[in-house]
Amino acid sequence: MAASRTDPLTFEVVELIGTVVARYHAEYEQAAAKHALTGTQARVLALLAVEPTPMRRIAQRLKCEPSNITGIVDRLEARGLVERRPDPNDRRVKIAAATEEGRGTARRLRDSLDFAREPLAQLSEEERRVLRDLLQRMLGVEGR
Amino acid sequence: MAASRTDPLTFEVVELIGTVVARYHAEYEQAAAKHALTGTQARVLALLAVEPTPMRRIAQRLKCEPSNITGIVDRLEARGLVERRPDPNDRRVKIAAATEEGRGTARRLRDSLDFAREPLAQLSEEERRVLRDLLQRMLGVEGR
DNA sequence: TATTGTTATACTCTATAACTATA
DNA sequence: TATAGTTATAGAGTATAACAATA
Repeated sequence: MAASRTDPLTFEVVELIGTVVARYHAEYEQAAAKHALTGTQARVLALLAVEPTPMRRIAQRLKCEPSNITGIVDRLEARGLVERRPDPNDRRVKIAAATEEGRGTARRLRDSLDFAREPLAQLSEEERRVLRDLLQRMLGVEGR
Repeated sequence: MAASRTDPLTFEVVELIGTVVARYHAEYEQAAAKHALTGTQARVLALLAVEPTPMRRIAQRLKCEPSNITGIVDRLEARGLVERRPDPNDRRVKIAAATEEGRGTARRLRDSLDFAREPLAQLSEEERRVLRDLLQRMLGVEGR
């Protein structure tokens, strides 16, 4: 195969992606910590800021067991960032939703994520377009 | 600034990088689990397979507190994958090193990381070269 | 005095299993 | 019976503070 791991070029690209991954995570955790949130709490809050979501659906998004979501939402709820609402159609379901304050925190969190700007600012628009297309092809994403 | 977050193109690239990060992590954890290791344990083992390393240096590489390394190395040592050696130059220092078995596990772990091949195989050599250069520029890495 | 590794402690995230209330 | 959420439990990673051995 052309892109085997022994290929030095492929190896180099994999190393670079590893660096991107490490930097992305470090920045995300750091941004979350600025708002006294863990990475997981920040992820859930960001999710709920977009759209109220049943507990089970949150677990699917995070790819973890549903039982874990209870505690995570508990901690966010204790801080007034999230609330549980009943589902009118199914009384078993609880829908977690960001409060007004939670949406504000989510917005500030997003704003403090510098990863978007700093590194990409070094590329021209044309280069960013090429990067986008390569990443899309690499990930097998349809170019809409 | 040209590459602000409100720029749709930049937003698209950031989303793609987020996808890469998520996929990379999922694959890494999965590969580690195949060898009954956690992600952190796999990371430390991979590190030590390259080079024996003092405890404190491991903490620096992982960007965590040195006290945590004790337990992680304990668990790897209990499974015979790692051993502690004295430092001849400084009797305070303990150097963690992968055992023969540990190096074997690290190698099999690396081999089971398909992330390198699968996605990049979809790009031509020329495209991989362009991707490498863009990532290097983005990360502010000198082109060797 | 300063540094290295460790211990003790507390918190969070994680999976598993059992429970409850609904469906 | 099956499903949604919860509780209980145990293991792992993390930070903080205090400690022993060594520099």
